Amino acid sequence: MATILIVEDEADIRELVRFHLEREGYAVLEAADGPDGLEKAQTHLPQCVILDVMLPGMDGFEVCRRLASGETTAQIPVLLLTARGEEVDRVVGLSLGADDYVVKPFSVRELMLRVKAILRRTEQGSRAPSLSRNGIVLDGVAHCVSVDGAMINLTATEFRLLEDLMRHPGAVRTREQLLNTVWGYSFEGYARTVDTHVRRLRQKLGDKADMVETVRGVGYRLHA
Amino acid sequence: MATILIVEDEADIRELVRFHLEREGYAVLEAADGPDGLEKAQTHLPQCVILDVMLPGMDGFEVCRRLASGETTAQIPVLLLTARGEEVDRVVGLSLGADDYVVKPFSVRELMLRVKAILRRTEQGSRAPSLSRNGIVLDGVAHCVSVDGAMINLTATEFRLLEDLMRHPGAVRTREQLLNTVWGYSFEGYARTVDTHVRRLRQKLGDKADMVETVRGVGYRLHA
DNA sequence: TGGCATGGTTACAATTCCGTGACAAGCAAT
DNA sequence: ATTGCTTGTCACGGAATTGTAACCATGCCA
Repeated sequence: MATILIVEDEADIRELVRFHLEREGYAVLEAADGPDGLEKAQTHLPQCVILDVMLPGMDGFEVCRRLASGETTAQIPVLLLTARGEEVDRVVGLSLGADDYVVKPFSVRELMLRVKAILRRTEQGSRAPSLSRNGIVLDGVAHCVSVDGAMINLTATEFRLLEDLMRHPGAVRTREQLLNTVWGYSFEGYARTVDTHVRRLRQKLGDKADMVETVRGVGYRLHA
Repeated sequence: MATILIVEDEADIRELVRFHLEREGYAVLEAADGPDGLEKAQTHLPQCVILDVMLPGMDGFEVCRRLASGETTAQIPVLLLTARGEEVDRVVGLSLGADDYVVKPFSVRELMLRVKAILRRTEQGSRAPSLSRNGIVLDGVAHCVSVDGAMINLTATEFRLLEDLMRHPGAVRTREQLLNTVWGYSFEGYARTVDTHVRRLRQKLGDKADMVETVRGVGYRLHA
């Protein structure tokens, strides 16, 4: 998943934020001062930088400015952490290309939501909104599926299952893989649950049912 | 290019907005209080006014009202800046003649997009940023909603909820997304609060209630 | 042909999810 | 103080969804 760099001199805040970011599934890098943060950003190219304004060595604005002027780092979104009363600073920082800011003391929950929002914004271009294969069209935005132009009504699980298969057209997906992506890693259940859902999916696909092929002894596959 | 007047008492926010506007190539005028803003608007007739609600001297609502009633200034589009809280409700509740509003703290990127959208509209002569879909018309200027021509009376929350759905026609909005945009990032509450408001909205939509579709296990969607 | 493994089919109970009504707190106007 | 409106929360109940198990069907091997 996405990598996030947090540049903050106070170790306990770093810890706190890291804990919550990792719980959300992000990979986390830490830096305790400006130069270190800048260097880690340049070498690791994280998807987002959480940047404190008050930093030893080089302050947040300077880091921000250098990130914005660097060829490879210019696209990295920055979320600034500012103390209340540093409003002037916040402006300067924002003028330098930061995407958002949170005022300290902040709510961790809110910080997480903003990070997610930033990541959603930036990955929007790369994400294919609709998948289609041989008359089956899956629209991820509208969350609906049509077969030869006719809408069919899938449940949430069936939708995710079909989505996974269509993201890997022609490739075999083992039951294990499907359980991990469709049901999530925390699911501890019977592998043959997949079979039941494949059956329900096939039923709803009507005469396109055989697009979902069985690979005996391995798993399932969307016909290429 | 276009001239834009920003009326805002906090110097740092003025700075921030000016920086970005100028980077986009606009000419920028500044005013720090209501009377000054009104006067600069009347003498310079800018193409757009960005107007803070909380102002010394004369509040943004009053400025807005006077701009709308002035012969020469009535055509100038206004974008309101408001703090989250009761003010948003007042903006939504009142018919002020504002063209759009942005809630503080705002994303600079979003503000720029809205300014551009307003200027694009006025260039083309088309004014009302009213959203309409299958007989439901949401008028962003008057902050009112009609169903098949008949006005209905929505509360502020219901209005913002419908606004979010109509800005993404056909797209599923998860409860989390709706909470973030309609209630704000700092809202820490029960996700099913959304359900209740959807229900109230549907009630008021009358026979157009099924325009707001439930996508079971995912969220809600405006019928495309 | 039989034995085994694998997947298809069906049924069902448990669970999840959503619509609904009720309610109390907060707030504005009176 | 009272009234009315808005808003967030909760509990209940019906309906859809889901995981599991049992039972069949089929393919593969000797």
